[in-house]
Amino acid sequence: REKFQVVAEGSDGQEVIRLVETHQPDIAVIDISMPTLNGIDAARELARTCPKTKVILLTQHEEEQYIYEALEAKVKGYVLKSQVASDLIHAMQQVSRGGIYLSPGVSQAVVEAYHSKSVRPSDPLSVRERQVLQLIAEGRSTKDVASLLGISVKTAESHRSRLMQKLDIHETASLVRYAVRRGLVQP
Amino acid sequence: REKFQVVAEGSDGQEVIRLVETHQPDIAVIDISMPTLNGIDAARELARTCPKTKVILLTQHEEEQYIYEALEAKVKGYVLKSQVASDLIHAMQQVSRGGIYLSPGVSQAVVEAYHSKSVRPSDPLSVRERQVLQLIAEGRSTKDVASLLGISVKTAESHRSRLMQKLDIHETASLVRYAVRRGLVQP
DNA sequence: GTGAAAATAGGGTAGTTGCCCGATTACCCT
DNA sequence: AGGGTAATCGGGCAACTACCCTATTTTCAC
Repeated sequence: REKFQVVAEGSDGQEVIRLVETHQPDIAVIDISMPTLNGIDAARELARTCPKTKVILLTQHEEEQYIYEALEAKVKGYVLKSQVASDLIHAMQQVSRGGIYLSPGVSQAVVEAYHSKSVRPSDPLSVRERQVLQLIAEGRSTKDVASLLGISVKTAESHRSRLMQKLDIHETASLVRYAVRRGLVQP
Repeated sequence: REKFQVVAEGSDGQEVIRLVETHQPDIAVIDISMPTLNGIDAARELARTCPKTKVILLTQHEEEQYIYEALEAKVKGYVLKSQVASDLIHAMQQVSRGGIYLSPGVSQAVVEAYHSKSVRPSDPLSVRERQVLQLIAEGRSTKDVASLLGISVKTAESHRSRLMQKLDIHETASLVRYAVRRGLVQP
């Protein structure tokens, strides 16, 4: 639907800046992790010297911590590498039309970063609930959990219910993935 | 130097296959980690139904274990996401000229894979079973899986049973962790 | 020492999982 | 042409999950 022409490629931050200043492209797709100069600092520099060029940053998994800094550096797009196949083209199209593009999930971090006077407690679970969650993620049945913790099956069930409610998760599979993300269990 | 036109984008495996079959593009850039059907199995399918389309796979860090499987699936390009900013365009250019492109570092794995033909570290699951496994790990119920794949609940159940038997895994939780380890789903 | 949150326990139920048995159709390989 | 594997579909069943409700005791902060 939209054609993009590749005018140059570089593999480190200083080279990228030089290339952008030479070619004055509409869009520069830049990796946050680069030798000699990271993507955010490169973007900050380019915002000064080449304001016409719109910068899209590529970032590793959960480097959403940098999003605030990136936006201050006038970055127009912020794409997680995990989403690069599906999102990069979207980002380029949207940015070339003057918009701003953030990978899904990043917007969340933006909002939080905006009014981040109080740090998120990240995990609203009680100790017991986290313990139950871990055992579930390890593959134990509720009955197993109960006997392992020395409580009744109904109590274990209560903990399970409540933690699922708190996390807004409604199947075991998603619960397990959550536990893996939290580092409660090894995948 | 070379212009590429984007004709379609999709965000899950089944959609990608549908789109490629519809648009018959020269190149399809596919993420190995996708919902509903992983990139390698999608590539294998496309090699059968759309041999004209050249597939470039995008992969996470060290999933080089899959390179052998990918090459068997007639994949023409294999790009690490850590190199995506600098390598993807190279890969597309090279592949469009009939070549094969592998991110630096992957070639190593190729040679090793070649010299150890008998090594089959991958799981013993069929494509269909792997697909069912992925959907389960994504949190779908067997009923959901059935309707997503357009098969009966009993068939989905059969696949689930057989793959659990093959893997010697007996609860959903362990199944999910296995799928995460295999890179079939993001934690 | 009062109140909120957590931990405990139970009743009930619809739906799902895990597994047993069986079967037909299709395709690849030799 | 036959044999192995994959994919499809079915009946039945014990166990488990997910969620509804209530209720008592413990713990801890203010």
